[in-house]
Amino acid sequence: MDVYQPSGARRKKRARNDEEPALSRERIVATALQLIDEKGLDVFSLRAVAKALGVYPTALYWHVPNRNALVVEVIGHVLSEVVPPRDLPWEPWLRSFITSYRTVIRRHPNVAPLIGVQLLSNASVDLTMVEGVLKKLSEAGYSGEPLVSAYNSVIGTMVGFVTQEFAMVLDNDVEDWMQRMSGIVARIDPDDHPVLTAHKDLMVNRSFILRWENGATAPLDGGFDFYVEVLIAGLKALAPAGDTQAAGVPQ
Amino acid sequence: MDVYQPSGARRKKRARNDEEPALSRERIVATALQLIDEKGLDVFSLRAVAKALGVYPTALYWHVPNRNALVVEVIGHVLSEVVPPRDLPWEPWLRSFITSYRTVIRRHPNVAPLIGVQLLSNASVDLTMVEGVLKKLSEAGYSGEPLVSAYNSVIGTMVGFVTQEFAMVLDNDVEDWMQRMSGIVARIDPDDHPVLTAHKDLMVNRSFILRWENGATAPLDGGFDFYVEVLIAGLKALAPAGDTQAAGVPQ
DNA sequence: AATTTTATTGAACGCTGTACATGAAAGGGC
DNA sequence: GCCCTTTCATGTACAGCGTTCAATAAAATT
Repeated sequence: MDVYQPSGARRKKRARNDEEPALSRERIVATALQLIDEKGLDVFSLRAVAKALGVYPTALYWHVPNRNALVVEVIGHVLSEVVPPRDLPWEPWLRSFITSYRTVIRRHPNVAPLIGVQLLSNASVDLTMVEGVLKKLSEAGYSGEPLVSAYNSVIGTMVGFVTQEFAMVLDNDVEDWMQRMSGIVARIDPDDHPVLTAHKDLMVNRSFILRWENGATAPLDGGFDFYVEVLIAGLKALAPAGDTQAAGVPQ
Repeated sequence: MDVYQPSGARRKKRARNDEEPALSRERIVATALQLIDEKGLDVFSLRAVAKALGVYPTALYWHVPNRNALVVEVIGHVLSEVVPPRDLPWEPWLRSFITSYRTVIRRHPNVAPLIGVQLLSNASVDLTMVEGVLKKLSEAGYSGEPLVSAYNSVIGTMVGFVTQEFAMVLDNDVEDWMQRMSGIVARIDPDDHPVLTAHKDLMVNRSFILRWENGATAPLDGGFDFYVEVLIAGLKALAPAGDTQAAGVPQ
């Protein structure tokens, strides 16, 4: 039996024009994001959003064409929180930009898998952000094909690293998993894996593959900061122009 | 009505012992992977796998505890195809390793979203692979905390970049999407976005954010190769030891 | 006052993962 | 050869999902 009674005892037919609008695209998106933030991705569904709004599931379809569109909207809303840094030389600008991206995702860690998995373009295309990265990379000495490659390296590693860091934890009891992982680490053979053995205390639950929590509860701050520096150092080393035109030039 | 008749007209009760085993964990995983490879992630379901095997859906539950476990198994199977390179100096070793990872994912692009989104540890923990990366990074001069950070930078960007590159295309008619994207690019304001304007032909559908195909049909080869070099150059630049113990060795 | 537009209710469909009962074949001990 | 246990499949069922479609009420427009 498919029966859905909206939360409230008394069912309203339509908002009176003096009340606040009962439903709207923005309210739906906001509710969806809140649900994802508070309850997690697996709880998120159109029906759950509808219930949270005290409305029949199909009512959402007037404002949003389908689930995917809602997801895209949520992604866009989150990404809009990323603020490109004020004008700075390319190195601190990039550092600030990438850090800002991660900060936003840390506020909405459960959204990370959505961003990492969809082709996140489309509605969320923020040309200003794209131009910002391109501009700073060209200040670093890049242009033409290498500029495009450098751009792809920045975006790909930035979104990619953070997506990885905040990858979903399987609902299987985390306790159990922790113990399994600890067991694996505990019985590492020092002869087969000497370097790992020497560093296992530093690595357990603090490095990719060897962890059972994600960035929401066990952030990889050190790894992230280091990645940013590696990226910048690498970009500097590979910049085509001997001297970057960058330096002191204001925008 | 919930009725599931396995494909074949005549239903078999149990495999005779001289026949090949009707079902097994391996056969299920192989079928699942094949289904994902050929039909895509959205078609993948326990029921679809069961149908492909000519078996009732619930039969799978004897061999696999649940859907998540099957996914983990599929991931592990794919990752096992990654072969760590033969012994080489750390730079070419890393280059080869990361490229090999991407090559494997290119063979199973539809699996990429699964890997990127789960905490990919657990069953798929390949300590040999971890040790390999650690060993080469320590040859590059790293140890202690910086080694862990360098390791996280390598794994995070490698898996992250590739996950991004092969992110899922939304099923919304790609044609339509292409035209929308092309439209956006076509009406870029040269005053607001000069660098983008200058490079748009190089970037459209060939760079993150500004594309409508993923790496399966439009690989970002240039961007990937460049990323690898950036990573290696950055790791070299930031290596604690003044001279890496691998230094002058040619690749 | 009549009509159209807007926004929701409400029922239904086919799909999903999964729990559970049923039962048939294979293997082992006597 | 018979019994019993283990193994592994069939078959039924359920709740939840995204989505379609018709019905309908309120508001806006004519």
